[in-house]
Amino acid sequence: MDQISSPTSARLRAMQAEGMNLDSCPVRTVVSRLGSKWAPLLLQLLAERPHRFSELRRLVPDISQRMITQTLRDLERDGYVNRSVLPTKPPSVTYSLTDMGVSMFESYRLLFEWAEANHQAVRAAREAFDASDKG
Amino acid sequence: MDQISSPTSARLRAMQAEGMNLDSCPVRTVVSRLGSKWAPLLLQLLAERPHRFSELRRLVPDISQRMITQTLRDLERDGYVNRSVLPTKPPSVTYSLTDMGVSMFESYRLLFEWAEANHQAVRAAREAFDASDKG
DNA sequence: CTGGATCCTCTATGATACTG
DNA sequence: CAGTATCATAGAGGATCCAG
Repeated sequence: MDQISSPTSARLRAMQAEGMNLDSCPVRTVVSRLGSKWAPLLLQLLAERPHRFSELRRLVPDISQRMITQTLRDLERDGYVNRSVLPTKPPSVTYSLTDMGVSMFESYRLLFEWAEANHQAVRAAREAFDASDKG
Repeated sequence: MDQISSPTSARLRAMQAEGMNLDSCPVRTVVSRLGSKWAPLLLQLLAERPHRFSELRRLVPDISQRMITQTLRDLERDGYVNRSVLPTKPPSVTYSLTDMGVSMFESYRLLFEWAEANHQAVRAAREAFDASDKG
């Protein structure tokens, strides 16, 4: 039973019964960061192999310099990404997943695979909803 | 090989080579919606069992009326959630996961379980980062 | 090459009042 | 009970310029 059902919602109710701040919710702590606009994209690329800063910019052409820096920094801060600076001139910086990043992405990736397989069904559901009286 | 590696990043590069709009990215289509502030919480509760509107409000006390309505509506629009109105007086509305919602959550849930197991490590990483010169 | 600093815009979210 | 409508705000994200 514990193997199958997530303890999350039970803990959630317990937390709320105690009046705990939901900002300390384990799920939100992790998911809110990973669900940002660019984090999924960068994680995918880093899961494939380490990348230079400039490589990431080139592979994600519509990301702003500010957001790639900030997103990578947030991912580094949470322990998912390792940032290594090579003291060349000019300097080169390589980003890679940490062990924790790899571990996390093994779980996150399943949602990505679901999205790959089912995004058309989602789009269809949206169009159907919008075409109905509910839209 | 195809079993293990996600085709996402390969497709991503192909899309970008064609100059496609990244808003049509399969992963972003799905993930951006599910990573919102309240969607994970509501999905967890609905994955457990169907809930009335008022039940959800009670179980998530710090959500505003506006956002619970909007989040549930977004999830319904994307085909994850079913909304059934019982014509009682006053009306009662029950929300539940659709088959697609159950399917999606089976994948999403693994990230939740990872978060449950590792959120302390994430918090520790944050504190270490903030305590270092990088913070 | 890899950022930091600044200013600006837009979207997500919240607060409040009203309704079948 | 289960919303809708309106107004207000905070934070995410973008554009641009500057620097080691």
